[in-house]
Amino acid sequence: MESLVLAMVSEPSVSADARALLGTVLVGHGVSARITEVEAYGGRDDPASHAYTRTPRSEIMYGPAGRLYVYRIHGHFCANVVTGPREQGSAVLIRAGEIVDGLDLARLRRPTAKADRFLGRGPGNLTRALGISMDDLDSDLDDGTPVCLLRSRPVARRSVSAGPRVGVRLAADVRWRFWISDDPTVSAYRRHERAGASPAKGL
DNA sequence: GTTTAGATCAACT
DNA sequence: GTTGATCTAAACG
Repeated sequence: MESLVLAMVSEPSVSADARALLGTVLVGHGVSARITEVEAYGGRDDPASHAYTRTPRSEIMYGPAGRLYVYRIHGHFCANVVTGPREQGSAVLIRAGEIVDGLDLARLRRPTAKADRFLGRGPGNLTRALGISMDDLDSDLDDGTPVCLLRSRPVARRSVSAGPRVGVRLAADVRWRFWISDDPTVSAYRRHERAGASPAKGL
């Protein structure tokens, strides 16, 4: 029966995948950023995820890992890395990064940033610095030319902090935001205005 | 029914 | 002044 399968589906490998992304380098249109802050989204079981309702748009997150999911918010874009396992719809939002290459280009794209550490601070800012837009949706991050992900040594677990996700209304208490401790490029925590006492069941 | 564009406003710099 | 897994409404199919 299908319901039986659904009940057995694995859980939070997303959080492990999210941690693993810390320290890796995301390249976008001539600018490289070392990822310093991420958020895990559990997909079909996570009310805060866009994949919570499976539609043609969220279908990409149910596909193979290593693809880019981009969505638009407040006139900005946010970049997500699709993670496994398949049929889970999980993805990791890239919230912040330290620009390690293409600094001049990044500064050009983000003229309002007062200092370099603000260039990729915040999901919308990071995508702007990397020139990522809806055109990059569904990019293959393993061999993709415009946008791709470089392998790197994982960050030591003791230098990673965890906390509630930023700005989400539903499941606001799930601590699936991970960042490199004391890194100046990590964005500030802001709880959603209407983030009520969500049950956060089973997550 | 789903997806996109535009906008609000509290928390941040 | 800047930012954003929000919100609503218009534009799809």
